[in-house]
Amino acid sequence: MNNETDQLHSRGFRMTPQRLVILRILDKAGCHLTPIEIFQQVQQEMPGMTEATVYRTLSFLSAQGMVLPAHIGSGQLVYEMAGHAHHHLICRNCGATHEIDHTSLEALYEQFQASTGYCIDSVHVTFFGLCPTCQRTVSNLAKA
Amino acid sequence: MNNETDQLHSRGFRMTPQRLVILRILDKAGCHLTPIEIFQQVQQEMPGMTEATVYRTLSFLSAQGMVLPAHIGSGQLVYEMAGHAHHHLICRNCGATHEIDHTSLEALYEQFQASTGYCIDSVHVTFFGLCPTCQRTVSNLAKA
DNA sequence: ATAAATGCAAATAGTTTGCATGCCC
DNA sequence: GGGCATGCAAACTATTTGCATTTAT
Repeated sequence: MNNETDQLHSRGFRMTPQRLVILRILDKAGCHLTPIEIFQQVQQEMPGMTEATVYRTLSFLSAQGMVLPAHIGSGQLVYEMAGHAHHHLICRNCGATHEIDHTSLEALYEQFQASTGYCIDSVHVTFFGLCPTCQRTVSNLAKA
Repeated sequence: MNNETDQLHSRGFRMTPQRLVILRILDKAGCHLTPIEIFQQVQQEMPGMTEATVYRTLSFLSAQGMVLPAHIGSGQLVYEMAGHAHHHLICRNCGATHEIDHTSLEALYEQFQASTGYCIDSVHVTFFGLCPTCQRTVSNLAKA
């Protein structure tokens, strides 16, 4: 059952309390978090851990395919648990996020692959827009 | 013909040599550039200009709709001339970029809008993959 | 035991800001 | 001439790195 631990061992790496804490935080959150947000939560469960370790651990876990990095347009990279392929639709006014299942993009991927010769392996695509609530709120800004 | 200048004047802003230089660089490049890349090219044409001005100008021109910011997954924002809506397909091995016309995404946008209620206004979406060349180069890495 | 991982601190990179000066209109 | 814009320098944020120490196996 301790799947992540075994995976690491079989590749010659170690499981550490720090890695476990970060994995657990991401798993509990169920959504994407920035390194800073993760660091803040880490401080409650393991006050000694440093920011450097958070960055190193995230990049390590991401190289191992256990967490996925995503660019959501905030300028910062965010991370979330690997496992279910999905994309994000983000309200650029209030920041609300909406998950988009990967299947809706598969047809498009095939079309692009056929026309460009690329082999597309995007694990994450981000779309921006206005959520239903903000469409009303900012409708007065849409005059210009 | 001096369209950008007139647009700025009509909104109460000024055209300056710095803004012109940056617009010209982006126009000549015909592709997306990072603020740093722009700063480097700026130094040849106008050695006195500072990085702060480059950042301020890019964010100003972007607010005016004259250039478009895009997140291409490098962690840095890149900018390109506004005018023709397109997206990017980027090789995550060699960094080669391929433009994708906006029309291929329109059907998808409508589908998302219908199912989520969002009003999607993404000006830029980035897909990642391997270009035809790199598919051969890194095929030995794809064992894991 | 030994190689990997962490903590600490400093360095780096990218970006933003305050304020005085300069320059477009 | 009035106010927008720039230059300069410093501050700030996010991230990375070197090295000694600790720790998982």
